[in-house]
Amino acid sequence: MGRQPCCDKVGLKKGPWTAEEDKKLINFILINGQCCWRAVPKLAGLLRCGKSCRLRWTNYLRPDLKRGLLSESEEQIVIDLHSQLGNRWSKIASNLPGRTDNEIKNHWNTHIKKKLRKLGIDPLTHKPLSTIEESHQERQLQPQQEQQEQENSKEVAETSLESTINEVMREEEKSTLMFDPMEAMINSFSTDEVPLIEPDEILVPSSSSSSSSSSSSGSNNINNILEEFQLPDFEWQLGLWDNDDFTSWDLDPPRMVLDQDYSWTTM
DNA sequence: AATTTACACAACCGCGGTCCA
DNA sequence: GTGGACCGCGGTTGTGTAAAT
Repeated sequence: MGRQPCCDKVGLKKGPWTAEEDKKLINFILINGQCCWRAVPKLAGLLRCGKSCRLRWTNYLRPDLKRGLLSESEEQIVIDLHSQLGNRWSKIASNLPGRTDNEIKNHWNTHIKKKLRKLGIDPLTHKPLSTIEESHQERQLQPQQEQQEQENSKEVAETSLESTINEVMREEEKSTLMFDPMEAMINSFSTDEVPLIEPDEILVPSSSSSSSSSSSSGSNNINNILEEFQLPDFEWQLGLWDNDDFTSWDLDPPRMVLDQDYSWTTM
């Protein structure tokens, strides 16, 4: 005999999460921690499967997530790690604190792939695109100027791919890599990076969900949801979320240090 | 102003590895 | 040792929004 069945999929809600669902999930995890996802939806009063809850939490609600686009240096790290690891997004993400595998994967597919191609680099192999392909492209519709641009950028790319990661490492080293979780929390909830809404738009879900709460999950303002929980008074901590046992949360902010291999460790 | 197209990203699906009874 | 549930990962799809026509 194995374990109990995960979750019967009958009657489970799918699609974008509403603000009220987010609230329930945050509330539950705050109280109970993220022990076993199978039980979360039932106990939190959500008509979702545990898998969906886990995904929502890890990819969107987790307070240690950075928001906004990847920085240049983060992009370079992703490119370099991808050349070594391939599509192992979770491994790549583990080297970028505050970033999720899903986020990196999306960013790769929508931004970096194009960028590399534009630079004349094959995103799969990280090698310069074949001369055959190039000449084909050239014959197709490359005006002279664009050709020149491509060649110039290719040179830049070839050198940057090899050297930028080292530059980034040096830059990171320079900043001594002392990490203040409280500051990180503030930064990760920067209103610059989160769509602002007017006070009268703030969702205060009642027992019945409003029509606005059924809009895209992307439009849910996580700040407001967290605010509703008075989370600014709660000391969100990096590293906290890796701990399965939330009863053992240490409210003393840990000092985080970035290792040479870009992994965060507590002091 | 209305419609179409392109883009960005959240969420889902299915698979493989691990764990547990 | 075995079968089945759980978890995490990577690929893919769906949806909302912005830009173009």
